[in-house]
Amino acid sequence: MVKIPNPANDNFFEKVYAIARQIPYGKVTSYGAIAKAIGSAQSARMVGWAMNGAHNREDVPAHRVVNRFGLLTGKHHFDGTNLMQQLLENEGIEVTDNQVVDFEKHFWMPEVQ
DNA sequence: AAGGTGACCGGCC
DNA sequence: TGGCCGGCCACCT
Repeated sequence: MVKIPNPANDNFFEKVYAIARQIPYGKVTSYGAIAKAIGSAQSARMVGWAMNGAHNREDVPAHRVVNRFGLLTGKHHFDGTNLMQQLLENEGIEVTDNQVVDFEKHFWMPEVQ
């Protein structure tokens, strides 16, 4: 079932999107980092859920958000099996075995809103 | 209305 | 980062 959140009414989602849109080209961040930025450090799961809705929005680069180990845990939610990896590699990020190479090097820490 | 689920994280072994 | 567990909270049935 595809859930289509109402952008106007979902403040939580908007916050997540606001952060996600700021991720620079060629950089990645983690769900936990975003959760921290929106003031819910322990609710990283919600960020993941928000990313689900973010799929509808072209502005939100969900492929630049991975888990804390740099693993592409959300790749299964993209159309193709390896679309997420393709997008990242297209931005100059090496991906091997569903994992971002030199994750710390490409990591981008979002600023608290 | 209550319980299950999840694109996670931190702590522990 | 292997495995397990408790916590977190919006969303779905």
